[in-house]
Amino acid sequence: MYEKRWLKNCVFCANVCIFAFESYKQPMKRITIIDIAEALNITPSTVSRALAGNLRVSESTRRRVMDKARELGYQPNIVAASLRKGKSDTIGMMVPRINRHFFSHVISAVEEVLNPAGYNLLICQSHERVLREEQAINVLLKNRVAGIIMSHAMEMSDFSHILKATSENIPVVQFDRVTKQVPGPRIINDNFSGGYMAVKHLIRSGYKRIGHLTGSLSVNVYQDRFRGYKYALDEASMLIDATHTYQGAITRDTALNCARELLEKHQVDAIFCAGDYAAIGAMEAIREKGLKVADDIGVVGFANEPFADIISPGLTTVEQNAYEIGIRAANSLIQLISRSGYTAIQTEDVVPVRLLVRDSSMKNGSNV
Amino acid sequence: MYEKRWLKNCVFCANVCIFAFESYKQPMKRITIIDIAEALNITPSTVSRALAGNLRVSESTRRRVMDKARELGYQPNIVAASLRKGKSDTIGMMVPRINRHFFSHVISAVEEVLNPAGYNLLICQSHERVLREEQAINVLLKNRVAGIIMSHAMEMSDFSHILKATSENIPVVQFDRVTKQVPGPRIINDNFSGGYMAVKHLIRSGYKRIGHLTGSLSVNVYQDRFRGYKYALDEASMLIDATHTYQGAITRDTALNCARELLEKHQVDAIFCAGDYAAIGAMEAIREKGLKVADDIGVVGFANEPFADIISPGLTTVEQNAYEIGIRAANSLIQLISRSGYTAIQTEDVVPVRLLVRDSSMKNGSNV
DNA sequence: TTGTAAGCGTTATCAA
DNA sequence: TTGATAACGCTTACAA
Repeated sequence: MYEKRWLKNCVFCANVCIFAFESYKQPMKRITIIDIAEALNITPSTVSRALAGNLRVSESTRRRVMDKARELGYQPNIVAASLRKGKSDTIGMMVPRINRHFFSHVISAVEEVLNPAGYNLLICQSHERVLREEQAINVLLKNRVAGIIMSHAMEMSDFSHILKATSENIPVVQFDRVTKQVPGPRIINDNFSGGYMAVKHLIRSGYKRIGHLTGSLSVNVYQDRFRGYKYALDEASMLIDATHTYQGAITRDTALNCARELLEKHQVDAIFCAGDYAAIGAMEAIREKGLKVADDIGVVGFANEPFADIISPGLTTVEQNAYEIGIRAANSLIQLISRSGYTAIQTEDVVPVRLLVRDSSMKNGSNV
Repeated sequence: MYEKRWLKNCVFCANVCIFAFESYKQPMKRITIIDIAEALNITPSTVSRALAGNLRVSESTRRRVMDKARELGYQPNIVAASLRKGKSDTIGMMVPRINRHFFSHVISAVEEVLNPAGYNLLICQSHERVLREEQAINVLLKNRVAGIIMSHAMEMSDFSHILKATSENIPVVQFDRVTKQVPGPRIINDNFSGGYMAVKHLIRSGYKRIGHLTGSLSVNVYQDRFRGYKYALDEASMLIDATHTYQGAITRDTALNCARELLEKHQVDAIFCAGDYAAIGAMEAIREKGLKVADDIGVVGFANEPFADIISPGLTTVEQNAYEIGIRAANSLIQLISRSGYTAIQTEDVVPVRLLVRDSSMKNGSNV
């Protein structure tokens, strides 16, 4: 299998070693359609057509081309094809962080639709940084992606970098964190209902003064959860006190601090957190003060991170349907690409959420 | 700014709407170096050189080219450049799952090195499926990536798909789940020491019969942790009973079942789990039996997933230095690419791990 | 320092 | 049904 002369001592591991061979070997010449054509005495165009499944090619040559391609180990060069076609089959996907439960599941769902359709994903993270989001979009554009599926970094206000894409007719589908300033479909969670259900549930459980820890209200996601929160309070004729809502309290640490204040200054007896990490911070603050989660202070989170049902007491939280969002976003994008023109459809697709009731919101174990 | 005639009612939102304009507008012609050249009355080659920072171009034209490029909104076409150069600046990254704490942090670290160096990442998940790993590798090859950084799916035994890459001189850096069957550097955790430290710690804490839940022992990662486990037992002259080790018990569910057996049939008083999710399953089994974690049955995990310090009792676990692994893998790859030849260097780079002692392994709160 | 020209591997438009 | 040819946008010897 390997030529004898190469089976000598490897300079690195000092053994007779196939890697010694591998290294000396000339880099394998890459097989192109021209090689196939020459081997078969036909032209590259025919090979190309055969490989592409074009109907204008005889069944026999089609078979011969396929066989030869396999025999030579032909790998199509998508780079060349993309250049020629002016389109790649790469889809850009941009999220704030890939390691958030929600985002990673959206990505998986998107892959499930896009891979079978022949697309592959170029995944970027903005790490919640405006600058990195801009850079990442540029990377995607330079790579001439066929489309973009994205969720914005938190403090975005200028979206011109994305308009660059849409104005070049590269369709953009936004999900979760979206803005109307960018044309194209938006797939979002029913954050309003999520917030509403969460707070209504707290009220029903008997809590009277409900605080709210959330991210920046300039983000649609937090804005909507906040509206749900207010709506539930209002519906129950409860006081809506603006000082009971803390923005920028979405990480564990920031939430810890704000929860301390909420407990100290405002004597709340329940906290609705716009994220599960924040809920963890809130629980810490509660325990720090010698109070009991649930019995003394109710807590509800948002996202159903994997730890929500592991911690004790179990965290009541709002589950988002990441899978559904990913599927819809991917399908939207495929449709846009196939219609390859009007990218400005301003549809908003709202995916239902679900309240998962666990113990953290159950006063004295009461199941209301 | 927008031509008046386009500012009419949008067919979709029925409003006067800039998206109505956006949609009617012809897709912006893409600016190429030829456009810049024509505008400046020079040749494309000069433009190319100027843009590439080539020294053989006068400072003045360089400046003019740069300015004109910015003015016209030029976006280099990497696809064309890659085709011409026969190399892309895309690096393929393949992991079993992007939402594992460890992998997502490795990815971030890799990005931190690669992005500033002008590379971007094509991220794929194998979802622990052999077939998907093969497909993904093919995608990377078809995209002519400049190199691959990867961690294998669990049940891999045939690595010929990856040898396809190395034989085409595409360097492959393996990390975490690695095999000697693939040439190239390997960056791994010190899993042996991790297992050893974990079990030694359990022994010191006073536990006498220590079981082990792990993944397939054909995977280097689990094999090494297992060796550490045995070494620690042996060192303490404790019985090593093969039936106390369960393979294929690495998810929460599978671990739950195996832990039940371990407690029932084998009366262990501690469980070393090769993963934190398994540890959660073990804890469930313990509680199910009316026993107390730590006081009755000690538990140690592996990976320090984000929930490890949130749950109660806190999970003693082995922290892996994902950041360091990512950095080293990325640097290795850059080096290989620049040397663009000998990809067969068989180095193994072992990154230290750290035991994080929390309450789950503390008998009666004793701090030994 | 700049221009000329060829070529990377495809696909698409003709014409045969 | 197949072949000839040009083109996608860029880089790079080589020549000037």
